[in-house]
Amino acid sequence: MPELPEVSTFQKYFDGTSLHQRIESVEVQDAMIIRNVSGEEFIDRMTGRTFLSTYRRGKYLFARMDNDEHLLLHFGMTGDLNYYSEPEERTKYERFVFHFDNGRHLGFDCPRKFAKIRYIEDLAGYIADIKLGEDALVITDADFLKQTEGKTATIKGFLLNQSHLAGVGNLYADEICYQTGIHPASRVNNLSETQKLDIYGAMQRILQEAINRNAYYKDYPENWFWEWRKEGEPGPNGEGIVQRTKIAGRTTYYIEGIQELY
DNA sequence: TGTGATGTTGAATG
DNA sequence: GCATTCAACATCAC
Repeated sequence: MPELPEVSTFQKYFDGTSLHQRIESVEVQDAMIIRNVSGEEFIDRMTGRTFLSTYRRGKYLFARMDNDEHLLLHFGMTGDLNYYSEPEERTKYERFVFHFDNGRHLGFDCPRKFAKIRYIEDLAGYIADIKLGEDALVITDADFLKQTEGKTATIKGFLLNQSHLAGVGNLYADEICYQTGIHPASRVNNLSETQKLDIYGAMQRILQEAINRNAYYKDYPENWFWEWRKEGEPGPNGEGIVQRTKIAGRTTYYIEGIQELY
């Protein structure tokens, strides 16, 4: 699930459920996804804390605590949040859970364990360390253009690189290319400034529209990727043929005859 | 039952 | 040093 719009939805969920409650205890079922401290240390440091606010940058969600340190939640491919009251509401792949002093629980569910949880003492330092780019919805058109300078990668690879700009994942990258009529394997250095600005505009519009629908695909316009990514079939409005290939190491769909290669 | 999966990383290569 | 590519990561669902 989690690209920028999905993580934005997780943020709303977290804000709406888990702030301003003291963590009475922490249970770790599987410490593998906790990356920089042991399960025991995680329990130790989180117990007694209260979440005060959140900050999202790309697909990274940081929860600020009452000691001004942060918990990083990165959802990987299959991370999910589950706030509940009754034990039977636990999800099958809950990896750890915060038990709040109001009797509620916030579970972190992740079947495939690609999620990354970190205890962060220095937020700015961490973001600098991993060279996390500006959020895709926050970056200005001028900075977006600046990021493209000197790049020879495919446009899809560029959009997926989280240090150029943060938040675009595989599905939305395909959608951005589709809606701008540009072949995802086009080289960044072959695109005109107008085309780059087109991509920038489509990116922000698509991400924002997705957020407005809470990243719930069934509410997306019917010509969006969740409908059109079907290999060998005609594209939306019966135009072109949907192709499936691999670009920048990721499965990629595009529509032959609609998206031009530069 | 083998294959692929909405993400990131580090090693290898140019 | 920089940009890019790609296999590896752990596991489940189809």
